[in-house]
Parts: sequence; structure tokens; C-alpha cells
Amino acid sequence: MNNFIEELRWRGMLQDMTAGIEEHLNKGKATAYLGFDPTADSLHIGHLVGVMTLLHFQRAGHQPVALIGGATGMIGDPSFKSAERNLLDEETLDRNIAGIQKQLEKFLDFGSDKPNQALLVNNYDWMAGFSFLEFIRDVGKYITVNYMMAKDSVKRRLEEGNGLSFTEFTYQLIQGYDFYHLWKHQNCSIQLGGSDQWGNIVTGTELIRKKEGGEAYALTVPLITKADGSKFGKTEGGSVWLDPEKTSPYAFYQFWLNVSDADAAKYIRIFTTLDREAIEALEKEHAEGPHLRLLQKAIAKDVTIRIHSEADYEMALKASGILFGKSSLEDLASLDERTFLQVFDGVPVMPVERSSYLNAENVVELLCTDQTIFASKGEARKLIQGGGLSINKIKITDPHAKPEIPLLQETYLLVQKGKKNYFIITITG
RNA sequence: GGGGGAAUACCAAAGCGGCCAACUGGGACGGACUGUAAAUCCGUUGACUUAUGUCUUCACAGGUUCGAAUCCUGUUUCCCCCA
Repeated sequence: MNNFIEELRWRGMLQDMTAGIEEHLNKGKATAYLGFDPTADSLHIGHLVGVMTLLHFQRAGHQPVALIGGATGMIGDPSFKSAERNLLDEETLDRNIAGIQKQLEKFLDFGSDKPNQALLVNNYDWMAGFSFLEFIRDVGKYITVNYMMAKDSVKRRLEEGNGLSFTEFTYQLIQGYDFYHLWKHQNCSIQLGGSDQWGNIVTGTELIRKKEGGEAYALTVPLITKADGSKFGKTEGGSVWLDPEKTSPYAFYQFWLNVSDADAAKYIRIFTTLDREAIEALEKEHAEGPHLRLLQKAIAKDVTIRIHSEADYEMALKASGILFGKSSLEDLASLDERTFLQVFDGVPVMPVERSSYLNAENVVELLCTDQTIFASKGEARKLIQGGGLSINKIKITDPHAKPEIPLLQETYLLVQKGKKNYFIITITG
């Protein structure tokens, strides 16, 4: 059994913890929980820090509990949000919970043969039947309004003058009660969470102490930041999801590969399970040849395989080589149709009839068959004149030239607008 | 309520009768370089068109003029000062 706290500490995943937690953990197997909001049917990589925290907890021999906030998700945490959330209906919640559970199984061992098997609980199960009267009598009684108002999350909302609804105000009590419930019924003595959850977590420890004189602990992990100050986990396309339907394994792999040097050393500790020696060796190598981006590749590989699969990783690697390597028409043509379509999965497609392809006066006309690739012919012409357009990896320089480019698989043209924007023209008919 | 000023393309900001599709900066997008990076440099940034031409733009609606983003009238909105 390795030391959970030590592990988090060297990985830079320790933000704050309550006194006595180390001693408590040293006594033997403990149980900790961490909550996920079921706001979507998939987790995104922002959730990954929490998931990894639970993973380390289990690897340290302890029992992790993933709590899905079926009840709290109906309310919305006021922490660091400026406006109240829309309430989710039950049907959506059920779907979201199922999706999230499936993803958690890739990290945590839910096998019942383990003494420290992971558990998945849904606070809706114990909150749904809780009557208002019972709640204010059994829970509300122990926590003063003064205490609740002193929380940063609440204080901020009051100061901003927008106010917050009673429902939101109650959030910390519900979360506090979750902790109490798990403490009471699952012997769960620790709540883990992002640093923004600190206030909510200690409301729980407070409740446990006041209600039953019990001991409970809190531990938070830092919010992930980027060196350039922009928000972590976002691309132009939005969040990076774990669900391959929302973010393709290729895009997922690319996200990690594009992490900046400044962030890579931090992220490899947080998002992979590589041990300290391996990471330090990689860092050393990376420092000698930063352009090889060994750290980024290591993170991308580890995370992609875990979330998706070895095969998805291979595919992403292959796709990246074709898209960004010094690949040629031959490389493209060497792909069989199935692989080609997988590599370019998610790329916008513009269907063109074979007759209009054959009759096209020039490249621009072909490219502007509809608005998929360019909004106007002028735009297409300008880009071509600026040297920014390739078809099947061949740079087009003359907007008036006839589109005499061999089709891939007799059917496809791969259009490259700039370096990173790909489109496929499918010749039909 | 009285007085003054302003409204320009994604944003900021010039232009104040023809040389204005509109200076410049930022952003965005492309190119070169590179590590699918940062920094730097270069180009594009209303639409159409075989470029050197046409069409629609400078709050809105009218007007003056051969000709207006630029002058006049009205409308709307915003800002400042005095009450």
C-alpha cells in the first residue's frame, strides 16, 4: 500500500487538506468519495483530475466512491458560477448517469472481488425520498445560516448583487448531507474534490461532527490551469469529451499532443499513471530535444489508450502522421478506403456530382459547389493566391486551373485549407 | 429640464465634398520559418468578376450637389457638463 498523500504531493495534485487526514489514512483502508455533476452524458477532460484522484486513492489500497449527483445536479452548485443553472429533468439525468458510469469503469476497478472495490452511488437514491420537513429538521438544524453565508461561493453571489435563489443556497447542505450519508452508511470518511469544492466539503465535515461527533476529512486538488492563462480543456470546437461520439479519438489525441511545453510536465503527472522515475527520465530527454515532444506524446498515448483503446491510439497516430507529417499523395493513396474514412472521420464532407466535377471550369468553381468549404469564391481565390490550399496534398497555385487531380479511391478529394483545416469532396453518381 | 459632443467594417480608431471599399492598431485567417509550438517576418480581411471593372456599405430616413462617410433637415441611440 503506497502513500496516497505522498503520491498526490509529488504529482502536484494536492491543494489543501484538513488536519489529521494523513494519520487517518495510515491506519489502513479508508473510503473516500468524489462527486460528479451529471450535466452531460459524458465526462470531459476537466473531470479527469477528479477521476485520477480516485484512481490514485484506489491504487493506494483504499476504497473510492464515485458519487453521481443525480439530486444535486437538479439544483446546481452556485460555486464560481454567476447564474443559476437550468434544472435537468429525470430522463436526461438517467441517461447522463449511465454514460458517466461507463466511462468511470475505465479508470476504477468496480470488481466485487476486490476488498477495496470502487463504488458508484447516486445521491438521488437517498435524497429523492427525503421530505422537506425531515430535511430541515435533521440537517438544516445543525448548520447556521451565518456559517453558510460565510462561504466564498455564497458570499460572492451576494456581493455581486445578483443574489442567489434559496435552492442554490441550500446546495451546500445537500452536498454536506451526502457526505454525512456516506459516512454513516459506507464508512466513508473523506471527501475529495476540486479546490472550488472546499467550502461545500467542509460543510459536510461540520455536519458529521455536529450531528454525531464524527471525524471526517477533506482533501482538494488544484484546478488545472494553462501556462498562457487560457481555460484548460477547451479547443475551438468546445470541450474535449471522453465520449468518442463527441470528441473523436483522433481529436482527443491531438489535444494532448498540442499541450505546451510549459504545461506538459505538469500534466504528465496529473493525467498519467507513469511513475516518478519514468516521468523524470522523460523530462530529461524532453529537455534535450524539445522539438520531439516526448512528454506530449507520452501523455497523449497514455491517456488515449486508457480512455479509448490501443487501436484508437494507433489510428490517431497514423492519422497524425498523414495529416502533419511530410506525407504525399502516395501516402494518401496507400490508405484503403476504410482507413481513409476513419482518419478523416468528422471532417466536413462536400458531395459533388461526377458530372459537375468533370465539367468544372476551374478549381474555384469546384470548391464553391456549396458553402461547406468557402463562403465565397473570392475567399477561395484569395486563399489559393496566398498559397494556402492543397488538394490531395498537392498545393494549388492557380485559381483558374482545371481541377485535374487524381481522385482517391476513385471517389474522394482531400482539400486542405491552411494547415489544419481538412475537407473531403465526395464525387457522387 | 438646460447646454455640448458622438454614432465608421469583428473590436478600437482615422477620414470631414471627389485621389474612399475607406489610414492605422488589435483580432481572425493564410504564407515563410519552426516542433502540428512560441517569437519573428510577409500577405489577406464587403460581395461578384477574366483583377485594374461592377454592385452593396460609414446609426436610420430624407435633401443639397455633376459627385457625400464627409454639407443640410428630421428620427433613434449613447456620452459629458450644468440643474
